[in-house]
Amino acid sequence: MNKFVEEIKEVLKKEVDLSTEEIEKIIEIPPEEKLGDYAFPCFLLAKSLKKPPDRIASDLSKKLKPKALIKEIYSIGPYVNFRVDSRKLAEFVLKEIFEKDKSYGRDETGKGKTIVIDFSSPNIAKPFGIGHLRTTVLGNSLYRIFEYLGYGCVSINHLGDWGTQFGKLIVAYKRWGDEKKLSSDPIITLFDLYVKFHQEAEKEPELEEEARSWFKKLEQGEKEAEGIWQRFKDYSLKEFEKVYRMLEISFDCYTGESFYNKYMDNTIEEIQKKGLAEISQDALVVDLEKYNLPVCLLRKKDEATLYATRDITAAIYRYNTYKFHKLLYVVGSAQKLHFQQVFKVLELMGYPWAKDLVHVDFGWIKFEKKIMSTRKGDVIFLEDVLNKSVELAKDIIKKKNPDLENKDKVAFDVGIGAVVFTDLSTKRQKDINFDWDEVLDFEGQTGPYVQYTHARLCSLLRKYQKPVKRKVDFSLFSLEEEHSIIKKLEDFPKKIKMSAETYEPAVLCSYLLDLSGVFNRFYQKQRIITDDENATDARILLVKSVKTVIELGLSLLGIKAPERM
RNA sequence: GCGCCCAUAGCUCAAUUGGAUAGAGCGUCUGACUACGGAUCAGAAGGUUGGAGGUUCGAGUCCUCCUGGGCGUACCA
Repeated sequence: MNKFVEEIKEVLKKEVDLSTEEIEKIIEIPPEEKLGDYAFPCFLLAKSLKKPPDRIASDLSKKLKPKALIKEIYSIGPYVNFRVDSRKLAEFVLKEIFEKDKSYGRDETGKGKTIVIDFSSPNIAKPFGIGHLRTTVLGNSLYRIFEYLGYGCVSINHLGDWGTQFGKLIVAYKRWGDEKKLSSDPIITLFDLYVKFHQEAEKEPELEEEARSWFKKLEQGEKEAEGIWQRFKDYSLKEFEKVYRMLEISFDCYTGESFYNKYMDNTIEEIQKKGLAEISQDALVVDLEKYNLPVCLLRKKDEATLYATRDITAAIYRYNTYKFHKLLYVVGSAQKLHFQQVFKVLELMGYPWAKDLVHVDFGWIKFEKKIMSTRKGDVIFLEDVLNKSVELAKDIIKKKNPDLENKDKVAFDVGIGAVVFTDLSTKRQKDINFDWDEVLDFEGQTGPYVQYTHARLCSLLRKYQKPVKRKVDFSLFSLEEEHSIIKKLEDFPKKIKMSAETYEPAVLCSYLLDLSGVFNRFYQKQRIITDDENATDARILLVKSVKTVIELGLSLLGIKAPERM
């Protein structure tokens, strides 16, 4: 761990009847900087010492002696607080960042382990809507974070290219389809057909039955059905690629649901052999009542399989292929129960790795307080959102920085970054209200704010005109603002780990906002480049470090850090 | 009906996983560029953390109940 905490542990150990592990566990960082750098709460000792905690704290603080790295020890209420030697802290942190540079905070904890991440997974023949943003950017960010921690990562785009919806589409296409329209504007045409199907099916319920039978044909490999399906799929993929290119996201594989068709019979057979399956109401199911879960349907009465069957099959396939350490499903919380069932069935099948399956769930994106329903046709295209944001970025650049070179590229990075950052900055489980004003806000706690800070740092480094020196006079870091920045920089590796443990890139978002905030405050108050060469060298080293960390942090979120904007 | 999730300032969100006086941004009001980028910064106002109990040294965080919203609950995904 960090040597400052080490020293505090050492000092405390002599006076306190606790193991070093216990001490380490309760050492914390005070909520406010003015209280100190680290703190040791004395509540735990109150019982064994039979003294009130604030008394223990004050006694203890008198007995403890400052050492090499710790400068001050004092008590405030029930806490013993420690203040570190800020010169030493600066030296320690800044040297580390300078040496590790673009791999500061990188870790080998995941070495030799594979994490498979199933995310994005749009449905073929449907538009790529704003609703798909979360899974896409969350999955991508988690991929980058775990990779940074040394894991081998595999991204799978589990395309929704199978299921009864294709029966519906085929029915709609055969009834109302227009070949010319389809080839000229495939996604909109397919989308209209899909919406129309649901409208008509309300009046004419037989359509549903017809759709089921078409899907069954598809599943049996009937030629006409398969041909139509393949065309829909080709059109859709082309369309999705446009969005992925904008976000600069790529996948290691695009094995969608249909990929697993050939393995389905095996899965069902295996489940039956293991005595888990039974016939109920003409369908083949696994009874999970014992576990307080509804039955898991494997095969419908018309013999067609269901998504649970496919997910079970896919998990087995993935384990056999990747021997993953963990398999993450970045899928909305509406499917929570579904995954509980799937995981349970795999566990009952005797797969010990069933415990390594994680449903990384997240809330809805709502629009005007309502949940958007693709079936009803209300959808906001992700591509439109991204384009609009890029346009706005371009307008702002024209106004604020008219001489900037390659405006288009920068506007692109800022516009996209704004959308991605906004989405990632809310913790997964909460619903997000999609609001144009909010997405297109480039001030305050936003992606562009962080990017702007980065551009400013780059600007300083350009002005400096010299290579950054690593050996500076660290005793020049005496200001509170500098100390705040350095402490934030020290935090970065911990934050990466925390975002990985909780599958929560939002941790990094708020970290980057904090870091940008402390730097901007410093910048506003203090001059960086002055005639005092030593002071300038020192501050520039700090600037370089902040720049490195912001750039790194943004890249873990899948966001670009332009040098000018 | 049952199960899961959510509820924090007018709005959008934090809160080091049970710790110190619940913090930011937006919006409102007031200020800051003849030196490094004003997409910035400083200040003011804004709170019974949905409600009621409980657990303990200590609760926004844990347990119970209630209210409001969302999702799910066997042939959609």
